[in-house]
Amino acid sequence: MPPLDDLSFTTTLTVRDSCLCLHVQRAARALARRFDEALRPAGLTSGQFSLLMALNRPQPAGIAQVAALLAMDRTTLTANLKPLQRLGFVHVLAGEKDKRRRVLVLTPAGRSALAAAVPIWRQTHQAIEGALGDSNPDRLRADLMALS
Amino acid sequence: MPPLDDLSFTTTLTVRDSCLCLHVQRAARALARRFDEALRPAGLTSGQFSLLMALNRPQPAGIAQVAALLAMDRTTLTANLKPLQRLGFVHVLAGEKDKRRRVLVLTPAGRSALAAAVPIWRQTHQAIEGALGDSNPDRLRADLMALS
DNA sequence: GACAGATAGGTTGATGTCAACCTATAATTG
DNA sequence: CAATTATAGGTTGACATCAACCTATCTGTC
Repeated sequence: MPPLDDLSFTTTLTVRDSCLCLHVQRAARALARRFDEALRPAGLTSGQFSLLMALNRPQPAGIAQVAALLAMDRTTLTANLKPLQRLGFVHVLAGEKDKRRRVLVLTPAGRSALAAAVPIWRQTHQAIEGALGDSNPDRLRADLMALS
Repeated sequence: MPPLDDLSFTTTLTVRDSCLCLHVQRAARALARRFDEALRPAGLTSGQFSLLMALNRPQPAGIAQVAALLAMDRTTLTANLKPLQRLGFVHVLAGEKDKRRRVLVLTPAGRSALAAAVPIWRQTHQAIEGALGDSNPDRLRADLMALS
């Protein structure tokens, strides 16, 4: 390990090679680009696909629950819902008992868009898991889960 | 595996549980938030820290090289440089031989900001690696590298 | 040297991301 | 029941992300 308070080039190389934040951001950008491109014929981005999937549940959820599921800020979710509302894929309803709540409901159109995207997701995801070679994807998922 | 063209709740759970894109985005958001908070006293975000690190090199690089190192779109890098230029941490110079090139130079102020942030990075990163438990961080880094 | 293709980068517009601050409603406590 | 605190969510401003489209420069070929 290089000295603590110096900014030698060696330090820089250590940080670049070992920083999990950097490695995860890099992978996140690359995967998002790849899924965005694959999903373009379905009219969804990778983030919208994940969000619609999070909304497809027996009991519709509120903002906070979905944000927690996606490890996303509350206000980010609000912003991400806007284009999906405009497309008619999601309805945001007022809570019945608790009027502070917003209930997020996947519309039939949203469900259709999601169903059309699933085969693309399968194909793309299979190719990506293949790129991992002999490495165990379940272990990778567990590690990523531990980081979030 | 559930049927291919249905959108059952089972399918949704399969996608949510296995999607590497979602898992990586979740981890990316969580790590960025954590490093952003830790680095706030140093006046840098996690992304700015990684970018300045990428610029700390013997021979200054151009836009495309740095963007490739960060697995980031060219135009995203241009945008990310703006606040760092305003802070006086980076100078963007025209190339000498090739006038199309932009040479990205870390200023002494940028180098100082980076040096001040390194101890915070060390501490935060150590805590995060600790959260991985018995899992091998090198293997995780290798997997993430394979995805990008 | 003129022209064609290739290369380096910028600009714009839409969306994604979050902190700081705000409002409205619910739950609690006196 | 009134006051307080806690909870659910929105708004704003700054920055991050990329595709589509653009200009400027270089490099090769004739």
